[in-house]
Amino acid sequence: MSKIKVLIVEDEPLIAEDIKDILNEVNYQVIGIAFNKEEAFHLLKTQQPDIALLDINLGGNTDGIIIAEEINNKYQFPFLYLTSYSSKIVLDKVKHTFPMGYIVKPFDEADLYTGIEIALSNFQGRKKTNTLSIELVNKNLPNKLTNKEYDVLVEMYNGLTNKQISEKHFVSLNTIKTHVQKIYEKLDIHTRAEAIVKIRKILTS
Amino acid sequence: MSKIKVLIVEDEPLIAEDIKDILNEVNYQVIGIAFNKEEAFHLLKTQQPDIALLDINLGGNTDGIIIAEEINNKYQFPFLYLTSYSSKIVLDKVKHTFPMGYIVKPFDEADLYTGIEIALSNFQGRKKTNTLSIELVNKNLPNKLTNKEYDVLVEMYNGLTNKQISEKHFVSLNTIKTHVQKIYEKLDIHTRAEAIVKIRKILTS
DNA sequence: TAGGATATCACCCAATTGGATGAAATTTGT
DNA sequence: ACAAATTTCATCCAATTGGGTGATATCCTA
Repeated sequence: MSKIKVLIVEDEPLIAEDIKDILNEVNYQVIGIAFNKEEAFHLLKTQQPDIALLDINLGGNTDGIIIAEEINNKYQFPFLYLTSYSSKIVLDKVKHTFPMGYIVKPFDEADLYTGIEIALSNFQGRKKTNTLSIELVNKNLPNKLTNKEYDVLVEMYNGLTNKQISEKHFVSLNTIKTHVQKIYEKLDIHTRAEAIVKIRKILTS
Repeated sequence: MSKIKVLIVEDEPLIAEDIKDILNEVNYQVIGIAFNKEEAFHLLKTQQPDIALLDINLGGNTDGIIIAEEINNKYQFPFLYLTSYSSKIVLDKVKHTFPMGYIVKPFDEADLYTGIEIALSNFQGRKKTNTLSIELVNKNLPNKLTNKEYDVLVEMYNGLTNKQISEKHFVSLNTIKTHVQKIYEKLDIHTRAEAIVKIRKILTS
């Protein structure tokens, strides 16, 4: 397995370098240090970090929170906050960004290591929200669906009637019915409710 | 809001009491201290903790992990590990239990507080998988479902046909059809596929 | 205990779905 | 370029669902 790629966001160069040295010594690869928001955004776009360490200071600097929101919205990987304070006020501000942890300065190698490992492990562990795809569906079937059949199945999963599907896809109702029959055959079911349930079970398995 | 109920599992009475004092001073209510596995299991059964602090020591004592597994299997609430060491070996042993955090001794009030708050917040945040209940469904409806209507809806959600539902509930097919009609009226839909989709959206909202 | 809501059941009809068979057109892979 | 697979469409029939109306029994509550 390749090294875990870490992004550090920290405006104090000394601390940032210190963290980098600690992490590079063990199993991690620091893919960049951002001293401000802009650099962080750039590194997010160009690199693919596995985890981020975000500095947050009291006072004006709430960049860490903004970066956290960006990660949650666009990238979805875990991150930890680094901070010197751990007051209720700060905590309430950052809770809604769902950090995987909180490391209070001063910290040592062990704090960093455990924080990162727990964060990564938890993030993997909870990532069982699969997205619907033909690969995922077919992985669970002895007879694979074709592309069109999968398309029709998705529409069924979203509650459309055969007529609605036929109109949306500009084909005849008979065509959709044929696809539906093949789907039932391959899924080994007899109603569209069963089809929806079966897909739900595959998604949450 | 009532106080957050904390379970402490710690074989050192002095440390346990110390933690208890710290927590009781702030927003928490320590619902019990377990000095061993058996006491922990008993408290799990009789109380309903919101979060647990689990001691793990190196050496023979892996009770914390066993308790963690019990929590994951039967109770599903977040917990944190308390430990004196944070070595790779320990970490690998506990990672699969998905703790919401890791607090390394010696710790202070702030460590405890942030650990607990982040853990609770994350646990809530990821709990997007609501459990289906009539309360949850009705909360999303202008016209509330009755109990029987809800029962029928659940069976529909699980892919049963009207006939299957009628047989399972020992009532006539006509009765089920009546309930289904009322359900459609109240959900403002026209097909059972739509019903299933609507429930799915409520569950994942 | 009277009235309202709920649960039960029946009958009717239209629309949709489910299921079988066959077949032409198109795409894909080798 | 050929064969195989896929996509398209049709027709026929049975079963189920969706929708409307009405009626009786039961339960709950004011």
